[in-house]
Amino acid sequence: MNGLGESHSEQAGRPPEARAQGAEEAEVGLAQQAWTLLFELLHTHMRNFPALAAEFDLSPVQAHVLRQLGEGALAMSTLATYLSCDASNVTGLVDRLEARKLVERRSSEQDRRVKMLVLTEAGAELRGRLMARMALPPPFIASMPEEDLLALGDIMRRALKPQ
Amino acid sequence: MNGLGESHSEQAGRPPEARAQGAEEAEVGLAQQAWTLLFELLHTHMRNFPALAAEFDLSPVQAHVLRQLGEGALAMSTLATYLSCDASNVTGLVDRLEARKLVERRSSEQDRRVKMLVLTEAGAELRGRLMARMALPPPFIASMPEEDLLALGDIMRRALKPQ
DNA sequence: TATTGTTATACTCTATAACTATA
DNA sequence: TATAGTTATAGAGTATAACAATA
Repeated sequence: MNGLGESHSEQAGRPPEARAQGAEEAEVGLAQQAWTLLFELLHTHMRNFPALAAEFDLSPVQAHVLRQLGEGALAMSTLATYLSCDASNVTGLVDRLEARKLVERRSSEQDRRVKMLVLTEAGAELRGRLMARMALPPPFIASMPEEDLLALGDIMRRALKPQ
Repeated sequence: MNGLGESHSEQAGRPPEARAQGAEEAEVGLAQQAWTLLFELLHTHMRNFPALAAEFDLSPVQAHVLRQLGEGALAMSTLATYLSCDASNVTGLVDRLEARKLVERRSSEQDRRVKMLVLTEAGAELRGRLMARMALPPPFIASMPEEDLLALGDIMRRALKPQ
């Protein structure tokens, strides 16, 4: 869990034009500090995501697809946007999930070029277990004092609010 | 930015044995709430990481390797542990980075089976730019009020403290 | 003409298993 | 015998380019 102090020193070592000037300097410093700390924790935690997905015999991306599909039917092109990947990629991804009877392709009736993706019953059941598993807080959260949890929740809700 | 409310309802819908009882209930609820919010923000943000790495002609994993290597020389087996992947994987990963003159393999003198990895000058330079780029806070952080940034920083530092 | 999804191709990441060279 | 790294192989994720069906 080092690398944090170092990140700060690298930040300080960057050329002046990369740093804020005058009145905004304190704000930028705080934002970078908070972000660097959060980024470190996140990366450390995200290392475990492939193993978490593997508990359900899913790849990380497949887990992500199931998660998105819970919101309702999605066009393949929409899924490509959500995954930030090329449409050709989604074809193979869905092929494998469909072969496992977790999702289904359904031709849209409005536009017959479009194929809508829906979870099968088995897919919805698997997704439910996956979501419950992902909701389990990791140790660094679980061991936080109540006041920190409350403050963190409030801050995150405010961050989501204005959109 | 939905899926959060839904996660909460799924949480509430889980069987009783998956929830804490009595005195601990409030704590677990807070932890799950905070974690679900954080997880959502993280996943949303992490979607951008491949594009960030691509700004430097790196794959996400290559960016991760450069980040780790900044701490000093690492044995290949240690890197495999950090990356949570098989050693055979690291061979190809390092092959490609070495072909680009970003890292070097050096045989350890203590144990001639071991190969230590070090950044080349070009690798260290690229890493510096990468780290500076990663330190730039995303909008949801950059637009936080100062008091939230201070509180978030304090909470994260406390979370890192005890290790 | 433009768009949705597929196919063909190529490269990276990943794991398992068998191998080598050291220890 | 055990460990560090490599090689061979296979499968999944990724992108680009060319294509078919539809709008």
